[in-house]
Amino acid sequence: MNEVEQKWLAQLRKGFLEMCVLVVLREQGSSYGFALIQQFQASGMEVNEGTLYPMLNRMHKNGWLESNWETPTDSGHPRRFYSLSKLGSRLLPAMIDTFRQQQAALAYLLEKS
Amino acid sequence: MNEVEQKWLAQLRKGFLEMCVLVVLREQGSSYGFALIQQFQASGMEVNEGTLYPMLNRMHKNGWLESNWETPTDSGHPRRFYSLSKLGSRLLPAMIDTFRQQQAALAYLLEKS
DNA sequence: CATAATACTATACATAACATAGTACTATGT
DNA sequence: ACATAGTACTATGTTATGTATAGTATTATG
Repeated sequence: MNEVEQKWLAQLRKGFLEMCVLVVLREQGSSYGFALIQQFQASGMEVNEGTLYPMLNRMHKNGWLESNWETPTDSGHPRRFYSLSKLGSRLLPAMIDTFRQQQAALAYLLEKS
Repeated sequence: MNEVEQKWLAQLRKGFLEMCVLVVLREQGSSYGFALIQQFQASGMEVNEGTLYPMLNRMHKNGWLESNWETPTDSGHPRRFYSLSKLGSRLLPAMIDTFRQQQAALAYLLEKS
């Protein structure tokens, strides 16, 4: 992937990554930054720290997520766990719906234009 | 659609709309701003002037599009027609491929996370 | 003759992905 | 005992795109 495509991908991911975070948190109940990065990697997306951590902070600040610190019982670095707030739970279905509409519009343009 | 969802949609569209412009221009050979706005509306997307015209200028400036002015023979306002440049033609398949990968990643997260 | 529709230009703003640097603890190998 | 890699988070600045808004100019309609 060359530089132009890379920059375009950065734009395409806007909004999309936030939706992905909400999806994973809804399925799992709660999770934390480092684990999310690894799960995204497993899904075929490379999301690095500089992208995810600021994103989680924003989403929390916007009231989409709740958070609390947890220290592993077997010692280890404290982790900041996030879960969906009421607002986040309401937003996610609307987002998925909007995303599907976008896909449908592209499909229409590909066959009918 | 409330304000929060509206702002999120504005983010989700980043990159996506550029791909849509390239798709339509590839299918049709060439087109101009006003016609594109109407075609997007037909596909279910509302894209207004303030979004599309600056976008076409940027894409032209980036070398993704070629453009030339045409005055309708039966009189009427001159139109600026755009078509794919070589770079645009090379980019589009890569973009569509990337978009499909994104869809696949979301599908994975929805079922496996 | 006024209004709406067609068609484009130009400027300024808000926001998210990304890069980068920094902090701090744990586990592993030698 | 010590260096290295891995885990886990914070903070700041840059860049690019969608959007809003205002302005210009022509044609068609009632």
